[in-house]
Amino acid sequence: MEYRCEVDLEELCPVCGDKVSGYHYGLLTCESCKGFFKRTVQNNKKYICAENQDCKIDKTHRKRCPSCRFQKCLIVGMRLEAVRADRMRGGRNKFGPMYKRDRALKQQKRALMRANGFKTEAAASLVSSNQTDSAFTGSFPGLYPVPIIQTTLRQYTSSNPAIKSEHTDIHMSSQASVLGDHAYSEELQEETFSPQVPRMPQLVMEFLRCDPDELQMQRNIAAHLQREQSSWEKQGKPTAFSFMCRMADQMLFSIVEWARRCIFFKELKVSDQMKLLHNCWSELLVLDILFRQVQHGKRSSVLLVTGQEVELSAVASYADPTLAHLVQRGQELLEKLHGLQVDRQEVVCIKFLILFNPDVKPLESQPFVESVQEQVQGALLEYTLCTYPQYLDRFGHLLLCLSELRSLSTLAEDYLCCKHLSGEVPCNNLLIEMLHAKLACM
DNA sequence: TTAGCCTTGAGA
DNA sequence: TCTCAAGGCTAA
Repeated sequence: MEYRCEVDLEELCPVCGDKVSGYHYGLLTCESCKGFFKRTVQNNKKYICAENQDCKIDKTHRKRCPSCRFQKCLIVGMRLEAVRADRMRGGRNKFGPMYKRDRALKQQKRALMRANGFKTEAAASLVSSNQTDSAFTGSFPGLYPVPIIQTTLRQYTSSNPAIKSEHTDIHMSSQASVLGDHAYSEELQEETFSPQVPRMPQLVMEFLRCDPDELQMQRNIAAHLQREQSSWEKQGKPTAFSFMCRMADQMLFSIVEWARRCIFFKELKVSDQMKLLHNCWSELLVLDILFRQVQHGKRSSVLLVTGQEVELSAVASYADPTLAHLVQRGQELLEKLHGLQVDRQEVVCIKFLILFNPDVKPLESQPFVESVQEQVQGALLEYTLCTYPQYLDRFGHLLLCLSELRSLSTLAEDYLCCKHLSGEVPCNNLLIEMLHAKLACM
């Protein structure tokens, strides 16, 4: 088949990396994976992997394990329902508008990259820059036989019948169907928004739905800290730093709570969930703190998650040089976020970009995480182009802010580690467990 | 069984 | 009429 679209020709098949020949069953794939997917579904084939269901699938190995190849087809988003039960030839199906939209988005992306002199692409690579140097590789021995985070994640997984360790029915519960339905369904969109309102990608709407209610979180954390206060006072008056650590600990619990209820994340096995959270907890924490300040809007004070305001001058009075430097870097990044007037939709997308870091390795669902990362980038780009069409480089600026956020959170982790080693961080909490993830890599 | 090429036909 | 994503065919 001949293809005129320059964008398509440069794409590689997400299943095996071969050249794509067009849109097949939901996405751009090569001719062989198209045929393989069609044969498998039409003939209702069942494959069994002779290895550990993690066989490498590329152009040279794709014939070795049809089981893993088919799993990969599903994970990257090939749609079972696009294979016709009646085997009717020719014509078009309901995916037509989806392909059209995808093409338009790719062309917009390409135009944007050209306009920015490929700045966007460079920034995009920063999003997936290697973060494994701070990744956690195992639980901290001695202190927590079962890490707090693992217990927290397991509690939810075991109580949620929707979460399965295996895809018992590929037609009903595949990760692919979750991906596809949320990435492309437009019914809700059309019902919710009038034609005058800029289009909001379905994924962004879904992310907003997952986002916790700020007021509720404020009440919960404030109530928890209040309850704990009496026990702290028995051990002597807590320092301001100790109070901040306990507050950060509660924020971390909220972050884990948010993650485990999130679309995509709840599809992962607990081991993968832990690895992803261990990698990004500090980034999510710093983003949460900074975006609260964006909404707060006052330069002279810091708004805490409990609703309390702390004057920056008061922070400066007890800050050591390292903390003062951290605060200054935070202020600089905050100024950039203020300048962009970053909105909640963009922040929820950034949270997903942080959480689904494909550079965290090894993951059992690596292709799935990569696919989510790409989809979130696409949704954020589409949102910025539709909502702020006058700022074509907004997407790139957001990614640069994310890169700075990562650098800042690494500094914050280092600072906390030093404080912990000098015995100034309260023990027996989630924050300590996350900190040990950092120490385990040093 | 695979994968490249061919045929078909609804929608733009 | 053209496009292009379905299914079909067939040599390897």
